[in-house]
Amino acid sequence: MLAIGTLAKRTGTKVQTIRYYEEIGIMPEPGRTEGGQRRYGDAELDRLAFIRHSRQLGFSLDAIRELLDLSDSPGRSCAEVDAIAQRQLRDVEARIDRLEALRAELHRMIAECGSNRVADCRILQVLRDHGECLSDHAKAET
Amino acid sequence: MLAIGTLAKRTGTKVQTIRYYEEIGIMPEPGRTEGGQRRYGDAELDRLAFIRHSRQLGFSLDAIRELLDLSDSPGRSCAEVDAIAQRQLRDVEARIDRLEALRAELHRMIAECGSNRVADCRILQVLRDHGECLSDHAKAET
DNA sequence: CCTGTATCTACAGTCGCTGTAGAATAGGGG
DNA sequence: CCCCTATTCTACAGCGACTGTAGATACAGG
Ligand SMILES: [Zn+2]
Ligand SMILES: [Zn+2]
Ligand SMILES: [Zn+2]
Ligand SMILES: [Zn+2]
Repeated sequence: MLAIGTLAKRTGTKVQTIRYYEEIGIMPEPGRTEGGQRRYGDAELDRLAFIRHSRQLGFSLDAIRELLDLSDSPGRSCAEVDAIAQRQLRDVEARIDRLEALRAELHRMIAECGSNRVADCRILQVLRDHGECLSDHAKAET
Repeated sequence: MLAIGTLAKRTGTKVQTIRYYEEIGIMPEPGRTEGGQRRYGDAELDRLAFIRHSRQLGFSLDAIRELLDLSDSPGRSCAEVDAIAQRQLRDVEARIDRLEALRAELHRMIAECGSNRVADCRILQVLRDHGECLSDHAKAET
């Protein structure tokens, strides 16, 4: 049986994060010692490892919750699992596209500025006016 | 003189966002009507446009605050402006690198799954064990 | 003057944690 | 067996950058 700190170390998680996962119901309420401290077994270790690795791959906690639910039905088709992963892939690709547009604009405005005075800094001119941009980088968040 | 809703429409901002910018001190407190409603002039319109465009290019509000401060000293060298933009570029490039690693892993795990049963879904296997990954996608956030 | 839209303040909620305070517990050394 | 320190406990606030809500008030057109 593992104390929460041991579980944290083994999975590269902060202790508070584990408690947070319990609070939002993505980790189960574990057994407790007489004094009220959480004790974990191997099942919880595996589950937390799954959550952390999925987070590292960019899945939202909601998506991970679905994935965990699905993996409890081993006989089922994995079509839904695949759909979640495909959504995640499309999301990542959309972010990349957006960031590449940003990179191009940033690169260009930096290149055009020869470190003059603020009054005629190309970077500030571009920031003042999207008309100076070449791409349609606008849209959503970073 | 523009009401807040007009300013919002002209800059593609939500009304609450403008009030939020005022609250955190990145937009000035504007004049008010007798009844207490905010009224804006062209200077504020320009400032808000600068903020919004910079946000679209991924700059943090803190960075934007610095940029706005710097652009108030037209005679100064723009070296600091350039440094902020370079930081932003490096940040964007780091995000792209990370997202491309994620994209590769996601793409691979999706390709390896032929939509079988959950019990032997490659996607779930990879999520359970980072050892199945080829790249070191771990690190920071998305 | 009336009505409907816009604006006002204040506050809660989003996502995924992270940090803090103050109290209680666990476990090892003497 | 006692003590001490490290760990854990609960509860809550804060991050960044907004977004949404409720209930009250102001403005503008007809
Ligand atoms: Zn410059
Ligand atoms: Zn632009
Ligand atoms: Zn599958
Ligand atoms: Zn991995």
